[in-house]
This record gives sequence, structure tokens and C-alpha cells, in this order.
Amino acid sequence: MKIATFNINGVRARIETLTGWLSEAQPDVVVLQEIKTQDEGFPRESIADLGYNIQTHGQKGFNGVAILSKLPLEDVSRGLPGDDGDEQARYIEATVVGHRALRIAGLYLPNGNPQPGPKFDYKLAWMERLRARAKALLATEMPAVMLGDYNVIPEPRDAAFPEKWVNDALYQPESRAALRRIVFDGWADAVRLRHPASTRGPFTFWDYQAGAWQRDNGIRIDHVLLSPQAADLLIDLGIDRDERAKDKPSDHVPVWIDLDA
DNA sequence: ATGGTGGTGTGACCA
Repeated sequence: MKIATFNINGVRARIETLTGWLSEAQPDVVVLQEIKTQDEGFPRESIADLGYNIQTHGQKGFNGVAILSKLPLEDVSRGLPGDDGDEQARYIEATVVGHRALRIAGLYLPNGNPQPGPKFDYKLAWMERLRARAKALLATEMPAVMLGDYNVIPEPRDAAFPEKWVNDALYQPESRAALRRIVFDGWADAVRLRHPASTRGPFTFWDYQAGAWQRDNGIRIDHVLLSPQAADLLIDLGIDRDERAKDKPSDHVPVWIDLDA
């Protein structure tokens, strides 16, 4: 089962980018971030035409996440538990039933800039809520995958120029420590499983500005975390870097895994 | 030191 994450940066503006990639890559399950639309504005038809079931958790203008799946989606839940007052659409979960059942969590972690400030505080609080939810998923002992745009650069080798990020929320010691705490509870970072010795990258995001793509000035912020039961099923992993060079690209590229599920 | 690009929706915010 091929499962991917893609921050699409506006699904209506980039519907042809998305359908072109779906047709080529043929993922079974995709979590999308930054759909930037309410549920009723989501371009369902052109995605359903490719054989996908669609579950959205949209918001007007900003944020918004979705799950697309060629297999049926069950027990869908929207929103990250732990704060009933949180209005931002950044989290969706569902169960996908292949020959095994898998729990999929698609997330768009807060950017947190500028830091310090209320947005950074929201990021760190959101990460504590994510850790609690992640622990609950581990406790089920069901194969689980938590993937999406984490907006955290884990280590210096995850940036082309780490020194440029020292004042950025994505690279603060607090952000990095919060991600480590989640991972150390029992998750595997799938990209690092497959690229353990790389001293530079691989990257998943290149800014639109200043020729970042042309200079390969990238960062790794889109992550795939696997529960132990899911890690046991890992067959393959890829980062569709070529998508960044195409017309009307997102600033992120898809990251995918193939699971024996 | 700088939002230089891009989406949303028509102001100004978000990344």
C-alpha cells in the first residue's frame, strides 16, 4: 500500500498539479495539507474521477487537511484532541482497510513564526497535544502512520544552510526537542530509516524565493512517522523531488512509503 | 536588514 503526504499549498490553485501527480504516482492513500479551502470548495470531482474516496477537514483561506484513498476510509475523526477552543483545521485521522487495517493521521503542524510570541507558543502547545495523541495511537498496537508537514527541521543535516534557520521557529531547540520527544516515545522516522547516513538532506521543501530550488537550498520538514507495527511493514520510501521542477509547483514535494499492508 | 514569491480573496494575513 503506497501512502503519501503532500503539502499542496492551495488545492484549487494547484488541482492540475495534484491530479497530474496522482495519475503518475498512483498512491493508494494521500494526506494533503494547506488545502486552503472550506469543505464545500474542495475540488472533489476531478479527484474522485481518479478513483479516490475523499475526506476533508477544511477552513476558509488558510490551513486545511484532507485524506484521499482508493480503499474505503473508516472511523474518520477531524481535529487534534486536547483543546476544544482550537479552530485551526490541521489534523485528520482515518482507518484504511487493505488486507490489514492501518490508522492514518494526516497533520499540518503550526509554523510558529515569528518566535518568540503567541504563534510559537501555539506551536509548542500543539506539539504537546500531538504527543498525547501519538501515545494513544501507540497504545492501540495497531499499525499507525502519522505523516504530514511537521514544520520542524530535526537536525543540521536537514537544511542546506542550517545557520540561516537559527532564529526560525522551524529550527528552535524547543521545536526540535518536542519532535524528538514524540519520536522517542516509539515512532520511527521513515525517511531517516532509509537514509541513515546522509549528511545533507534529503529535502522536502524549497522556498519560492531567492532561487531556493535552483540553488538546492532546501529543508526536510515533511515527515512520515511509523509505529513499530507499521515499521515492520515498510518496503520502500521515496521523495518525488522532480515535482518541484514542474510548472506551478507547490513549495513542498510528495513523500511516500510503500507498506506491506 | 530586507517577504524577493505565492495563495486566499479584495484587506491583510499566512507561510
